[in-house]
Amino acid sequence: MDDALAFSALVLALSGQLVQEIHTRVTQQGFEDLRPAHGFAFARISLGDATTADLAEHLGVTKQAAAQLVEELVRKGYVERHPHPHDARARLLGLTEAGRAATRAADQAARAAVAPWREALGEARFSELVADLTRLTPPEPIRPAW
Amino acid sequence: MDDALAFSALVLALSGQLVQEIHTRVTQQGFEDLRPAHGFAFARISLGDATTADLAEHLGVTKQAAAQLVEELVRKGYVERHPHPHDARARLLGLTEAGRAATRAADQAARAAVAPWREALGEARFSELVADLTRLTPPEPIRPAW
DNA sequence: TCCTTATAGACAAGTTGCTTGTCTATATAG
DNA sequence: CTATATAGACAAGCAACTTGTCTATAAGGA
Repeated sequence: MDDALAFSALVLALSGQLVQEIHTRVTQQGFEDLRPAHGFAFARISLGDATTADLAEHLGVTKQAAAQLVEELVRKGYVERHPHPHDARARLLGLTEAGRAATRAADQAARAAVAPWREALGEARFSELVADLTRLTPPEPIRPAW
Repeated sequence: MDDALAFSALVLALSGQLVQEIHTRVTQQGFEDLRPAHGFAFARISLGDATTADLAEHLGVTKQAAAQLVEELVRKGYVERHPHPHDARARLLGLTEAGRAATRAADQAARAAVAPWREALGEARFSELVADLTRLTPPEPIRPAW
């Protein structure tokens, strides 16, 4: 019955490791000016049709925080601002080629970080695990707490 | 094969929700001056034999950061400093009754947060899930990245 | 059409949770 | 007993947020 406590601790520990490992690998790939939180921004932006306000909502931070993050990513060359076709106040965000390269590096890093776990469990069990987790996770936006 | 990516996203999303839900419930129980990171400090301190330096190592932060956190928890009445029996430089940390009460509230919050997931999967499958996660998580100290 | 209210984003300042750097007192190893 | 390491205090700095305010544009109702 106290699987519940163990489960919480495990999920938190696992997620901490995952963030750490992905970040380390992405850094080693040459993206030394990116931090974990940026990944969540890239994820939303690459979906398309994202404004700064959309990004703020996705990340669970204020508009101002999102604006600062966007400004930083633009300055570093990962993100571009385009005029919004229907709204003169807003600007649409898009990834530059560097932004897409960073995203690919992060994807690869995630695969590399997960690979040993997949091996440890075996394909079948790993698939079940993913299926279970999928059932548990509602379609809410990912709100990184770190 | 791109279960790996899905898996990463799921673990991160799940962990974010978990932190959020536990924090919300603990706050509602009247502990409005605690933040998620404090839980990890409580966890280490309740194991016993913890100095500020031990805590720093456990949390993955500098000694100074740990000292500030301890100072805050002492000021708020959750933690006490005792003289160390064998080392006049060090002080042993312990939870006060308020600290133990907060820990119990957090445990309860974790169970409540996990309960719907446990129901959704059923007991058997949930146990398997916990077993799988246990196999994946090495005995490293938990280093919260948030 | 105008007028009211809401929204996108910029600008500025303040807060917080960490960091690096330095110091004293105590412990430990040669 | 001397040299080096460690526990923790004190101080300053920094980075990622926050709240508060402003302008320009959009959208809905009389």
